[in-house]
Amino acid sequence: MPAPKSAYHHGTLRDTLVSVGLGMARESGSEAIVLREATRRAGVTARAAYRHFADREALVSAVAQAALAEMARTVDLHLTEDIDARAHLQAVGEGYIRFALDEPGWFDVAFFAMFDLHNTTAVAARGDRGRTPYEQLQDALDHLVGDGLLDRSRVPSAAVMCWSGVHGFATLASRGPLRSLPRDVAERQATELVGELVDAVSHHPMPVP
Amino acid sequence: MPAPKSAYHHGTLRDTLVSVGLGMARESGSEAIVLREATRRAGVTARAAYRHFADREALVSAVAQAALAEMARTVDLHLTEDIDARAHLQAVGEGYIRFALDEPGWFDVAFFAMFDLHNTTAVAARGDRGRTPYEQLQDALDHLVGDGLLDRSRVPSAAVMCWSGVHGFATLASRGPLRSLPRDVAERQATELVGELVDAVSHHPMPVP
DNA sequence: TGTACATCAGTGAACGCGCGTTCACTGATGTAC
DNA sequence: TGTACATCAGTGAACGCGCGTTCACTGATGTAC
Repeated sequence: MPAPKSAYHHGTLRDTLVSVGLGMARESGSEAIVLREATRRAGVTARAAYRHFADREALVSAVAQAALAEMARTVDLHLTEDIDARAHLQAVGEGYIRFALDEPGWFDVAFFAMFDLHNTTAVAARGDRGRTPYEQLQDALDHLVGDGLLDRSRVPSAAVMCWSGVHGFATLASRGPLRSLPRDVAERQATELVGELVDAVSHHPMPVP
Repeated sequence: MPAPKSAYHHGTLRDTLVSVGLGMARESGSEAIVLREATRRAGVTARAAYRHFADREALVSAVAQAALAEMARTVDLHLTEDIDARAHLQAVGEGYIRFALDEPGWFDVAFFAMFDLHNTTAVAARGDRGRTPYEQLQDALDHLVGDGLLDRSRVPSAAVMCWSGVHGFATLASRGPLRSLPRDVAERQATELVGELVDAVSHHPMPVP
């Protein structure tokens, strides 16, 4: 971000508060986002935050969108152009989990931005390719449909199944009861779990009548 | 609980605080457990709580164990003696989810008690048959092993997979982004998801070498 | 180019909040003899 | 059965905390003419 020219007319205060908020959330999740502390770190009065955010919740939600965008970038990292449909879905699932393991605090906040799935105005929650994580999952499922490995009518329930499996593992392993699994064990489990999900979802080219 | 004989020597204050805590958590989760308010509802001074709990966290954790015991009871409800191994696992998974849908607040607190999986002293977290939900899952997997549908060596990863899928769906659907799924849709999804998990786990009688 | 003025983006001090937690204390109970 | 006394389970008042949020205000900026 560009250096603020002066104390007054900071110019980028909104963005500064969001990235300071990301820093606070990174260590210990959404609860660590403290409005007063954020303004302190931005070198600004507490009152100034209210020029840009209605209240603390609005700040948290902006940080959540930024964290979700980080997640989308992590997922993008492992997507290549010429990937087959099953590997595509596998990569999305593993990316989701990898992000949760690498950035437990961000994963925690990002969850707050997942509540409005269909809010198309949430530009801030998108990765560099303009997709939210949920849309990245949809894309992978569409890819399966395109390749005849999944019936269109089964997409919604496939989405729920994949998201559930991956989100559950991410939750348990990032800051939950499984948080002290060694990293390599966690990754092996993740690969296996996602593989089973891909199988479960793509082994039914035709819906059961 | 028996009526307190007098203000002094309440007699059952610890239990009263836990069940008052369950009441507070029921509506909106663990954050709703407020020590002062709990003592107020118990008709007792705030200070009195410290006779029974080291601090607020200790109270929350006692409530969490009680909520986990409620969960175990819900799961027990759908277990019968002469059930086959796959139906057994299916019932445990569905019970877990049903509890989360029926009691989102309790499901939220109960999560705090899941952190010490191997704490055998946590008697308060057990259902009427003396099993915690995690042990109920283990029992179902052991049943599969006993019937030759799952290799013993795969039990740990099967446990992680089942728990992840079921916990993820429970999280998303109880208070998460999928919380407004109509109940019947949620239940159909749950049945399908658990079914896929049972398949994924029990289709491998022999481990891949 | 210079000035007037509306608008924008900050200031700085203060408040209420209800919480969790600590203090030294006292009333009720159970046991020993 | 009665009394002495240790122990247990409460009392009641107070504190500090740091937060989020509100007040009326002021310095900086950009635009019209």
